[in-house]
Amino acid sequence: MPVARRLEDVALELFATQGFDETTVDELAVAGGVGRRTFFRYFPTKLDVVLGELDDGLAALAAVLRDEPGDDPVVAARAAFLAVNHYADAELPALRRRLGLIEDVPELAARATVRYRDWEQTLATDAAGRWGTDPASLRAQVFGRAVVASMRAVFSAWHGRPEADAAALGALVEEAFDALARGFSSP
Amino acid sequence: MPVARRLEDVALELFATQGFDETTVDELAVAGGVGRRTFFRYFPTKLDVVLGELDDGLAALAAVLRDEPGDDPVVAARAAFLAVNHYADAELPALRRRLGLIEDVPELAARATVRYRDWEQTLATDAAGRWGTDPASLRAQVFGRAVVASMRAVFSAWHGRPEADAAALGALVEEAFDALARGFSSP
DNA sequence: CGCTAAGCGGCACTCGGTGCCACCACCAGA
DNA sequence: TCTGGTGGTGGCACCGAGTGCCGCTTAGCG
Repeated sequence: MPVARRLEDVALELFATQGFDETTVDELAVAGGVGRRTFFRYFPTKLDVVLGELDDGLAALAAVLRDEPGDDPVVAARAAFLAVNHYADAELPALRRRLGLIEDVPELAARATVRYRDWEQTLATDAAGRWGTDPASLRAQVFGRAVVASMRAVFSAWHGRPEADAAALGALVEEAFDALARGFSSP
Repeated sequence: MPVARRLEDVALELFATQGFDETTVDELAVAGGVGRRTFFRYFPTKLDVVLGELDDGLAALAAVLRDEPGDDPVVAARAAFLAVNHYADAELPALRRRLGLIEDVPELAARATVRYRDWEQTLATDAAGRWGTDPASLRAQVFGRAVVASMRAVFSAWHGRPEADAAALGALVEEAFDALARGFSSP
């Protein structure tokens, strides 16, 4: 098992049992069998042990979005999110642990939203392309940010339902995009 | 001038000239004429010097929202945001400085979004009340988060237009809420 | 076998943030 | 006037995250 992977495992384990703030980088390094200095070579900050995978998701999203046809950004974004968030059952427990940490540790939630900025801009640019408008236009920006915010709501809701499976996640994504498509003034 | 106010002033000044990360708390304390320890009595973190006022805004929002009649949450939220974000011309330069910092210092952007969580829940609860549904329902949660995300887009857009005044801010708020009300699938 | 290059990790340092405690001013009451 | 709180202050020591530097080991290669 590669060093980074092992560090990630022991870190999530320690965070789950002791808490994030109560676990020092020294402990993580010792538990992972490396020096403290080496830990920081694999992860720029302690936060990144938890958030590491988000960037891969962005790359995947951008790729799917690029190949998605049609001129309705909502349809395209929905398809992209359904494709990207297709988890195998075996991955769900780890996903739950990560989401739990991101929910309860404010510092992690904060850092996560910084990562989401790129998602927002990717979505805004895609929408602008389909609408034939400027990516910097307010409508495109509102779209990008609202979509990401909705996905946060989806993950939060999914995490709040302990028995929800991968299919339930998809259903929530559908529901969220329906709301975005129809707007909030219609009943 | 009270100590907190003075610290805030010199801090924003130093941040603007030297940069946020390049300014240490020691410098802020010296510039404000207090000890480092005293600085932390007025502001729990360095970030809070910039973000301090957000909490007042939340209280104001909640108050306006509570008194707002009608059963359309979009209408109520729009009215509330227009009321809360009514700035005098003299306040605009300070607002711009703050927004600029929040925009380009990732750590500040991150911390700001944590504050926004309360706004999101306030809006979700209000919407659920008007709809007669559960505040934890996905639709209410998506609404609350989408609204806050849209307001971030509004402030970002306003900050990006150097000549925009207070009226322009109101117009952007209107435009963003129109998008949310009508949804993103309609042209 | 010797050389080099890359990963590793110890060490010392900076900075944000906290707990503790001494100091000072101000104000009460005797 | 003296005395005894009391709240604001800030020095001091400490912790943990993160960084630069540098010496060490080890693997690969001529």
